[in-house]
Amino acid sequence: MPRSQPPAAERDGLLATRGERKQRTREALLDAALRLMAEGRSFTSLGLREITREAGVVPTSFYRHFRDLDELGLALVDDGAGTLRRLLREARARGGDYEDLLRRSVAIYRDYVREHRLAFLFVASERSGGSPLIRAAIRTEVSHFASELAQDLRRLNLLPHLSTATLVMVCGLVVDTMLNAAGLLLDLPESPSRQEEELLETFVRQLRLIFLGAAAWRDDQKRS
Amino acid sequence: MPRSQPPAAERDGLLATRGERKQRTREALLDAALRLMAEGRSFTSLGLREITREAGVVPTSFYRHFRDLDELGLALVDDGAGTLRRLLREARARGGDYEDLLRRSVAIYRDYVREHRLAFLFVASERSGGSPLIRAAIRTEVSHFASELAQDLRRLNLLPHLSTATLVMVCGLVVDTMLNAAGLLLDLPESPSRQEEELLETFVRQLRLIFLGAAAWRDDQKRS
DNA sequence: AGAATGAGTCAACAACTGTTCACCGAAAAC
DNA sequence: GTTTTCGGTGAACAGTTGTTGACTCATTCT
Repeated sequence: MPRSQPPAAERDGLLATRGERKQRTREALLDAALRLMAEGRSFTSLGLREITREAGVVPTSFYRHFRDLDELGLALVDDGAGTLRRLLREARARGGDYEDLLRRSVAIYRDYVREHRLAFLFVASERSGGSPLIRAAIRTEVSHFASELAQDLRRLNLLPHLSTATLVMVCGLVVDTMLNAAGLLLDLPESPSRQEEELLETFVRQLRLIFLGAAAWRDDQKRS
Repeated sequence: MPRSQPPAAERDGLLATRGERKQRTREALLDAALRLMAEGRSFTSLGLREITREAGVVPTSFYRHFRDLDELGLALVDDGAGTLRRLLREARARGGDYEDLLRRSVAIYRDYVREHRLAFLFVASERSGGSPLIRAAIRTEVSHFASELAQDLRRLNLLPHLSTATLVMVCGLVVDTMLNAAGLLLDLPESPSRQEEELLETFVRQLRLIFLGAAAWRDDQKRS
């Protein structure tokens, strides 16, 4: 018997160095987990065997890459955080007035969420559910993301009258609204639709409301 | 052998009519599911046997109350929705200016979330994770809640210059922010703490920002 | 009184779970 | 060219899972 089944790492393309192949099956495991979650399951409901099966690998192989499922989950958080960071980098620094900026940013965001469906699905749905460990890790990353967004707004000289603390608070609200919208978007069919338009319109209006509030904000206010 | 173990319905208090006892074990099952989720698990990760074990009932008893786990999940959504409705009823119609109203409402909300820990835990964490069926049901209820809140604001004559559609949009944002805050609150130890104070302060500021934006909103605006 | 109902029980089922251990064989290190 | 490393394998383990069907026996209905 020459070979019962080729390992996942060899499936596409020719062989490579050992480390590369290891990383490829590692990614196969991460991807398998995300794919399973895309069928309407939460991370804590995934089983080790299930994941390895989906990845096309024998169960025991799992331990060559992760101590347990939590470790795999944290790796997913890292990947998701990277995806968020790239979003910020791609959407950065475009001209136009507030309204145009907003609409275009939302359009960019919509495309980005579609393109990285699985990553957003993971972040948006494990952000407040399931494993406390993973939840905490996600919240740390999301709050970093909010801070970076705040720095960006500073650099663009938007809302210059706000203190840093307030700006971060505003960005926290913006990011929550973004992730919430991502969760709603992901429940729609992939193709554009009437519902999606409405959803995005509400999203734009909510962001506009937030920035309107931020513009009216006075850091020393205690009265209406 | 007289009796191996008394059923959960008899555990506390004396016996009652049959229907009452049935409902009591039904609630034992619902409660058991919530308690298990409180240990850092998502709903989709719960097993039927696990739930019945926690409820102090034999596995087969489950089928006397629910066809499957989804049905139990939907029952949990109903309960959670009821809890939300009661919140609105309790927090209704108090005087004072905007700022006081806001701070007091947040304090009421904090107490309410603490008092109904498990219900909020379920709603806040399954709102965007796990089973699509349950997620959809929760979103329907949450959006109803937002509409009721909008009606309340109308009745109190707050933000009278906004169209109904806009008011609902604003309330949607408020409710999302509330549930998000609930999720964060529930991750803290039950007793008051420094962190909790900060979290609530941010929560107040975010709501203030939203209402500030709502006050500045003009329904026909297209320019900044 | 007697019959019907139905919530809860018990035993059994095939299927699946996470983890262990020894083993293979190609790539890497010497 | 020999040895070491190590990612992937296969068999086996004790436990758990969802679901079935036949069985109690107190409450309810007649």
